[in-house]
Amino acid sequence: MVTNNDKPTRGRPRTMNEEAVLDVAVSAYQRTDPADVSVNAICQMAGISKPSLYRAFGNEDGLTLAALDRYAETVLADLFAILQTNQPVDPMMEALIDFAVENPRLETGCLFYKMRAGKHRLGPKTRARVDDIDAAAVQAFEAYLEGQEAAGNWHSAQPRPLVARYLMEQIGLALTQRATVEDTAQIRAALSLALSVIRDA
Amino acid sequence: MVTNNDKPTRGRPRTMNEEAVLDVAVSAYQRTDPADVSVNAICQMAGISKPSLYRAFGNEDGLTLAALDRYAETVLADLFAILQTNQPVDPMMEALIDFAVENPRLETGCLFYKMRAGKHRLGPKTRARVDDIDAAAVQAFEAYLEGQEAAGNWHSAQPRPLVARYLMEQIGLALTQRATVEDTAQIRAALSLALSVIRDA
DNA sequence: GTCGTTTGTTACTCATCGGTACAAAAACAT
DNA sequence: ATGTTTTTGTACCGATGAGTAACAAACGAC
Repeated sequence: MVTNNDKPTRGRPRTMNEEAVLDVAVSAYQRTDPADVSVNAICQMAGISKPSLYRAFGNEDGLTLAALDRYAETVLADLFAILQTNQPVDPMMEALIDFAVENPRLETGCLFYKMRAGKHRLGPKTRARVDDIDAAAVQAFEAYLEGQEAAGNWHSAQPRPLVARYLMEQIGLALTQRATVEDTAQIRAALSLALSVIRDA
Repeated sequence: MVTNNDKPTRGRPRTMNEEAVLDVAVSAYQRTDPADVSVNAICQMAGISKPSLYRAFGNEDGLTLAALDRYAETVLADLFAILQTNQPVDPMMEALIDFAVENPRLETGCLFYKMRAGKHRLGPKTRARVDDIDAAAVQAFEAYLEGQEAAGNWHSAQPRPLVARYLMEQIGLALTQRATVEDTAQIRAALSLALSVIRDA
């Protein structure tokens, strides 16, 4: 449903740019909250009519799903890339803190965590994708920790799944605060304190 | 606006019980999310008509404010009571963990933290009250820490306001998770890990 | 040019939202 | 009984939500 890649040779040429619409949607969803941005508002901001949008994305669930996928391709991919560097724990925690606190694309919070926080307001497809991304992220954290343990660089008294989930939630807390707290130094200090239990373990 | 305590001797006797309506509102707000419960739904659940509710509370902002106040009187008062016991840090952290994880009245999350998370959706009076309660809670945490430091029971390398805010946010994270995560043992383990940085300090 | 096909927009549907006008109902005072 | 006062519920308001029917516009095919 999301996108029709067939290029029909006949018919009126399309003026609507799905990518541009998605950019508008992602930006609007991330700036405030997905639940506070209506389809009407997105159409207005993108300069298109509602039927055009519905022809491209099916329904609101399709639009939010496409926006989440686009967001995952850009911002979330950076997080997975950091985790795959397999640095030792100390620099990795620093890298994660820098990512969460300094990345200008997360200035108004993270769309994924915002969607997860209001999961019950999403359509079924988007909700399922949120769960998928959440599981994949925890899995990425766990794989990193497993690698560090296998290399003998680190060992934790806590079970590995717990630590992976803990990292997910602490980063989510910091990203949630970026939407409301202006002082990034405060967010950094709190996240640094929370992640220190991993370093010291 | 909230309540008219005058008891007029004349006129039709009132059948509406403001306390009962508030109980319904608090329960509904806390069960899902304040933003997902309409005034219509509360009237239906409480068995009253809309004009009755609006005469008692003015508007939706007045209703949510009254619900938050009522909630603060009951559940949040328990938290402040715990903080005023002035126990040493170790048992205090245990008490806070027990409060957040085991209290059956927080089974579907905490209304205060839910309102704070969706603060931009609230009316001005309720939003201001959320800020007041937030400041008062941080202040209570800070006063406790100051007392422990003065008694020589504890000292932290981190600035006291940071630690107070950290405690607030970690407890909020645990309470937020209680709304979605079923396994309380997992929440307890994560919160315990987060608060261990305070104990060890 | 004419036809079929695809995309575009205008203008609508129905549901729900917060909020209110208004008159019936139920009490006391006389 | 007849006002007077206060509370009640019905039935509405305008705004906004997601979603759609229907038609106009713009192309290739012929």
